[in-house]
Amino acid sequence: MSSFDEMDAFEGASLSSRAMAARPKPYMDGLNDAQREAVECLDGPVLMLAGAGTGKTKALTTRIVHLLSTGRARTNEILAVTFTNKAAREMKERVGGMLGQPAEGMPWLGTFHSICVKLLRRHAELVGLKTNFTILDTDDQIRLLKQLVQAAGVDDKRWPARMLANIIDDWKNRALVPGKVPAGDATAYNGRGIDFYAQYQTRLRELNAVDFGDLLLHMVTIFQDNPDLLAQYHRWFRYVMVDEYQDTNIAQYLWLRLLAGGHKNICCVGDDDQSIYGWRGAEVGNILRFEKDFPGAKVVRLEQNYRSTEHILSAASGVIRGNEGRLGKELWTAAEGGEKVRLIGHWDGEEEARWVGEEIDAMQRGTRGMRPIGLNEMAILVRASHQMRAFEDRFLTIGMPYRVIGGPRFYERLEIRDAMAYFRLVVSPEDDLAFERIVNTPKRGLGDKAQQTIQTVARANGVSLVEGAAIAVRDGMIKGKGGSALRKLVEDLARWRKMTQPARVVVENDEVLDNEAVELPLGEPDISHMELAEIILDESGYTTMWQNDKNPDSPGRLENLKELVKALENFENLQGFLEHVSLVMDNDKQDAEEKVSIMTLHAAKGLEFPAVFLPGWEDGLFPSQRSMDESGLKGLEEERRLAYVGITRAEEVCTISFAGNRRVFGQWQSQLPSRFIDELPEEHVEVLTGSGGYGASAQSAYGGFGDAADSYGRSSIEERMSKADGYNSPGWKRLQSRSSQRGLSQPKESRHQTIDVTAVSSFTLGERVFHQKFGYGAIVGIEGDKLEVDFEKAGIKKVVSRFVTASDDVPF
DNA sequence: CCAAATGGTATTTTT
DNA sequence: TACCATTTGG
Repeated sequence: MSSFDEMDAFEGASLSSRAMAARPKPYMDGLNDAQREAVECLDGPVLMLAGAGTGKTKALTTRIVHLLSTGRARTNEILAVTFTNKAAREMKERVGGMLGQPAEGMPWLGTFHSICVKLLRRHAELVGLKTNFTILDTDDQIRLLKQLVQAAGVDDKRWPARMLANIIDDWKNRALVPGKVPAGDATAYNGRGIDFYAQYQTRLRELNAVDFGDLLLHMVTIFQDNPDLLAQYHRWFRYVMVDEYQDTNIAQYLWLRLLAGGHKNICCVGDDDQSIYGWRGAEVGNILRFEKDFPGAKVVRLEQNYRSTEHILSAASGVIRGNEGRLGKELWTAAEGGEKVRLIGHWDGEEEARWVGEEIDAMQRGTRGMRPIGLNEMAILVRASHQMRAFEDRFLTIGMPYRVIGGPRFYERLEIRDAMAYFRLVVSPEDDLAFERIVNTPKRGLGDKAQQTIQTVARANGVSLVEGAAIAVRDGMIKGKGGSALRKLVEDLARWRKMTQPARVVVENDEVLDNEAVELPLGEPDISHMELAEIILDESGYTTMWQNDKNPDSPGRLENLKELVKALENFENLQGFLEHVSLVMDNDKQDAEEKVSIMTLHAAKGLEFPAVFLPGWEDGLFPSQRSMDESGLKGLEEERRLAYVGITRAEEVCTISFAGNRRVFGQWQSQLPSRFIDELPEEHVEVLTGSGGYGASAQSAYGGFGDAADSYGRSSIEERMSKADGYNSPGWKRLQSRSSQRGLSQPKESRHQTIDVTAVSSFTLGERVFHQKFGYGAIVGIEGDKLEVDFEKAGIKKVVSRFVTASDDVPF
């Protein structure tokens, strides 16, 4: 059908391409007009503005298939970039599925980082690296920085290495090499930031290592400095596609612009309304500027939503409308009816968790006037991970099965990183960071002094730490138990290393030769890399160390080690494994059990659930105070996008809730409903009056700080004002009487608050104070237990009073 | 070399 | 409050 248009467009083209274009395109079936437009628009810059749930992955994958089946490009000529491995995998699978053949042949479909590794391995020498460079993760990075900082005699208590790491990451995200850091940033890290950055980069080069940021930064540098090489890639990658464009940082943006610079065949997919990673360097500006960056760009909007009910979409739209400078997009759905967004207020966080538990149970059984919804189809999305605790506690006591998504990753665990350090050292003995990590793990009696000696010897001889250790042992510089343990370690490492290669090669005449004397070793190593891994962990004493450890979590660690060895199965050798572990290992092991998911709003991006709970919608928590303090309106808008993301995760039921009281840092605080609640369009919201028919709370139904109806119906500005009056305000009185009436899960005692008030009142306006992080400043405002302080260095900040101490120091 | 005490801190997280 | 990392003291 559509092939007629195609033929038209191709008139004058070669017979073969006309015939190609005229082939039926079953893969186009089921696309809506916008999607089809995005798929068919192959040449020149295209911005696909894809709202939540509008089928962007479908459009994107179909576009790839279209490129391939029209013969516009071959698989290796398409560069398709995603942020996560999960997204890359999904696209590979879908493209493969549509083509009806293995998608093996999409070598350049991957994450920014994995693609950059591939490229950088080819051109490493252009930035002074060897092709077998190692990739450091955040942990290594910080340890390295800490060494530099301490060596420079800087107090790493006051100036933590982690802070420096963040600063450097930030520069790398902005594609700034040490020489290009703007003068305005010179004060960073007590004025030594740039200096340490330069030192760090030098050290990385010495170690033949890169961090995550370098992967992109180096490639940008290489492309900028080598136009011929870049031109080669222009010819190679004829079509460029990017997913989640709103999440790109400046380095990624430059990288893309360089790569697409020739033909301009770049298709960026994204949604400015879902940009929630500004805090880690993402620039919404990239997507907002697209049409300027790529003049003549075609903009396609995907606005038909296939995920949520109309009420949910309208509620989400209502909230996001509060943001300025959007590209503009209105989601709609063909589906009618459905539940309104449900809103409920609770007395405190515990009651909120209890209510959600009951509600989940009711919904699961279908006693809420809706279809029964399985636990797998429900999710609780929180702003900050500490909010999960209340739910976990509650679910544990009522036996509600749940799973927490996100959290620490498998390969970030201590034992996994230790094990990998051993592997790294076996694969590349010059990996000093790995050596440092495991010299004394398990304990070998090699304390600071012994390690100093090794360092000195290695430096004096200009060799790696392993070799330095070997020399130190040989010369008897390390005595006693430590010395013999170190000798064993050095010998073991050499021995294990030999095992990675065939020890002996059988030559034609049946003569057995030592491998090292032979130029071309044939055949396989004598043992598999999995066996080798086990040998390493066993013989090093690492496994034993955990077996003897009586901590309750050590059995778990041993399990993880087993899992690690099992994971090796999928790789050809240790080297290949190590590469993947640093870039690719996501472990969302899916278990079959029906469970409610608990995760952060950030982790929920890209997911969808029939029923979604959004608890903790309280000002300060969500939107997060810190975000607003640090980034002002920009921060607030990002929080609002987070709200948008949260609501649009829901397909059928979306329940928003807040609590009037919550423990914050161990102190009870009264909370005000989130300002985002007031932004929900009333006609799409149903205010629940609680009364779940559950025991004690029945009479207090929607107890809490102001009835849900109250705080919603009335402008909660009023509520805020009464809060601002302090604890003697009518609002507080009402709260108190209510709490005595309830007796259940109220804030521990109002005395706590009283104490607080006293503490707060010990500060006076104009008083000079000291803050660990921000230094000295003067109080310019007092609000509850929060102080507004004008810091000499850091400017005006809102801080919690207990982080501040009175200071009688006189400036200078 | 280990356990206990101390102190500082307090989003969001992928690669 | 609760967690972490580091330091201290035995």
